[in-house]
Amino acid sequence: MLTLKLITENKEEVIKKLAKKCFDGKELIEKVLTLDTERRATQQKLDSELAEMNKLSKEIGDLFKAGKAAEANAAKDKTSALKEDTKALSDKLTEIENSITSILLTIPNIPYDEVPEGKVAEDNLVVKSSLRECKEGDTVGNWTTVPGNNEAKLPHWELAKKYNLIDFDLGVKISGAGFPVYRGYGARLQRALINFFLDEARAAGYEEIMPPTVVNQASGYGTGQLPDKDGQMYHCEVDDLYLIPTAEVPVTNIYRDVILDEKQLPIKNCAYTQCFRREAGSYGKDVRGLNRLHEFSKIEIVRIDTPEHSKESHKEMLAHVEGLLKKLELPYRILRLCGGDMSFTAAICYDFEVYSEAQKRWLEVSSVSNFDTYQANRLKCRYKGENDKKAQLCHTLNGSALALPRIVAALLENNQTAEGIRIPKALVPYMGCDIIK
RNA sequence: GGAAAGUUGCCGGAGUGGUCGAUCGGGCCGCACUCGAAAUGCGGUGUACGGGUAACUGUACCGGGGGUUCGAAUCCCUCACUUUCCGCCA
Repeated sequence: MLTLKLITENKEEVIKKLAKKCFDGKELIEKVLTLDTERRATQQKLDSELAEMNKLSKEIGDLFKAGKAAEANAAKDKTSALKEDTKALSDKLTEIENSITSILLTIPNIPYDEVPEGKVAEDNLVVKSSLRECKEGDTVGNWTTVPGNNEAKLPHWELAKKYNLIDFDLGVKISGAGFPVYRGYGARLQRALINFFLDEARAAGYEEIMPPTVVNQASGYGTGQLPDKDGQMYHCEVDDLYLIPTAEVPVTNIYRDVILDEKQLPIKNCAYTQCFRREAGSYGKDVRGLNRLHEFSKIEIVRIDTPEHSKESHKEMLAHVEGLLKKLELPYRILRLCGGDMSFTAAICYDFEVYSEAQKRWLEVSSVSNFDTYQANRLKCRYKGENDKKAQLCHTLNGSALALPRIVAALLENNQTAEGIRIPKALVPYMGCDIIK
């Protein structure tokens, strides 16, 4: 959530920037500021009454000790009114603070200046592509370049069947739709990709983390999945635990309520986990095959950084993800998301898309975001420099590097040949073969 | 699943109603001693919110919430978590 300080000191600017995210924050911001004024006044009154109370209590104690019981009892009478008053004030203060927090939770992060104007996916800027140089004004809406291959191609769900790599029906039998069973080379390809992505991340300096796949409520709130996306997570009610939708949740929560030393930053973590998404309300061809699953594998990279360095970190993460796609020899494009298409919590976000030749469409395979202090504020993830008196909020960043299913879809579809599925060079050592027949 | 014990500052660990934001030890920082280091000695060492240009200062925080009391880390209730033993299991 945004900090009160930011809103108080830059009211007009915040409202203006929120508009870029297609969010009309004027009313809410005004409300927060009014509440904040009230909060200060209430606290001042409460603090001074509590101070008075403390003073009286001390005096009473001294009187009792001095054996002046009568005087002490007289002084006691004075406290009862004060006590009632402080109770009321303290309740009021809590109520005001809760109101402020609950409003702040409904206000999205403000986008960086580089974030393009726009409302929908078509407005996203294409900033880079493996297919051709990008020029100013390239957007998803006017982008027509695709790999020039006119051969008829099979979609991945048919290839998966043909080469006996993935059994969707078996998944339905065991668990339900959206839980595919990978087998043979299909299973091995999963393991190959996981290892490849982890090795690449390690080589880039990320510490590998193997976190729990199930988290408690506090962690869900920490990264913002709760309360808003409650219905999107699998919830084990008996134990009140949630299956993670992404490794971002357990990994970022490592740094919840932590004050880091500036020397530790940037923290670079990577993690492979299974990810679980209920995907409530998704139907149609978009969910066919591997396009949208309830359970899938993903390698996530997470960084905690200083405000000064976070943009540099973001660039490095983008370069890392691009490097992966290059090594996998997949046709890709990189989008800078417009204000309206960005997630609630991001300050800036780049999406990576890979072209699926059989489906004739671009598949989102990674999203790399800088959350500025928005997530850190909720997490209470702070750092202190050598000469800092006060801890200040970190910046948090994360990105998929990468999610497997759509990569697999693209690999199968784009690399199909008469002889079989060609395996890109980088994966051959992990697969133990250069073609799936 | 059964039983017991616990949760205090960066860590260990005291504290069982007032002078406790908290003894002491360790760590860390500063200073002194030293050619330098070690050892030693002295001093310092939390967070949040409020007031103040600042120095500084008020309030809150001893797992969470509630209660008793003029006054709670300390007493009571409640919830959560952790550890140990037994059982079960990999």
